[in-house]
Amino acid sequence: MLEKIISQGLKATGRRMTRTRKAVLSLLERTHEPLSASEIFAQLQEDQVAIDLVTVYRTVNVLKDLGLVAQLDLHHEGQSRYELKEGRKHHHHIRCQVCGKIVDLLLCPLKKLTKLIEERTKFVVGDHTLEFTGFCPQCQ
Amino acid sequence: MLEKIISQGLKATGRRMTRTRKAVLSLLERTHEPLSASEIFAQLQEDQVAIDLVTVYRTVNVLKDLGLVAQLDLHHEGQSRYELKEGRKHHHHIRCQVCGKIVDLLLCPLKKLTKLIEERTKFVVGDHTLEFTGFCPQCQ
DNA sequence: TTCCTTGCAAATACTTTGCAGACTG
DNA sequence: CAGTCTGCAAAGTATTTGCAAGGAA
Repeated sequence: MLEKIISQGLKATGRRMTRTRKAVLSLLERTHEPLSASEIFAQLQEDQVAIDLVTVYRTVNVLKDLGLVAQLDLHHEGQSRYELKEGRKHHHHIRCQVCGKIVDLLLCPLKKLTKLIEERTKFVVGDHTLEFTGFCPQCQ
Repeated sequence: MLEKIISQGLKATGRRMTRTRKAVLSLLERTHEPLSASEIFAQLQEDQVAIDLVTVYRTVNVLKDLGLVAQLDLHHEGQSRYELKEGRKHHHHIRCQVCGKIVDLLLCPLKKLTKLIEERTKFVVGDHTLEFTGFCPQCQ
């Protein structure tokens, strides 16, 4: 179902649905935290899926180009994470600085801030990053 | 003056005020945009200050440890930037995705969000990243 | 059969570490 | 003079690129 939607997006841009793309998609679909490229790679290894780290990077970038995956820069993490956007509302995250657990924050102050920023700076506001760190209930 | 304040912070942690630390501080003090390590390095080269890129990294990290410099991850930039905190209110930034110009945003929705996040997630909220991109007046 | 996609090797970008000599206090 | 700091070399981590072989439509 998700695979069908995405297959159409791929076809529309002259791309193909492949074994490795299916594997990455399926993993993102069943995972409830945003994953880094190396985590995707490691998990697929564990699932006995033959794939190269380079292919993981290329795949998430294709999915990002199609607008189906969001690339996240969590607070001072030094690597990107990826999650499916399909069917989900725009949101942000908080990551536990002890155990690394990431929880979705179903909120975004952007609408209220955009007008203010545009008035004050005369910029046209585009995209934004908003990510928190803290201590999760188990690590406090 | 700033140098004196920081000199005390250094001494208090068994550190020393050196030629290179003075140079980095002085550059951060007179620059009005947050700088990356390689920008600090390049500017000091231009100013005829002999310094190694490694020393720049070590210096900004020392200043960060002392709480005198903030390390910023701008939206999808892939490198860190540094700016003096001394005497400045906490704030965020917007960067022009065409020319790279960075403008301060003297606002932060954190106070309003913290309570909400803590109630909903049971996390204790620590630090956060909030950075915008957009088009500056000249690049629209 | 076309030409997109993959794996492997290598390159690139950013940042950190090891060590011996230089400098601060 | 003791101990910190620096430069240089090298290593580490995240990500991208080139190219020939493999695979989807």
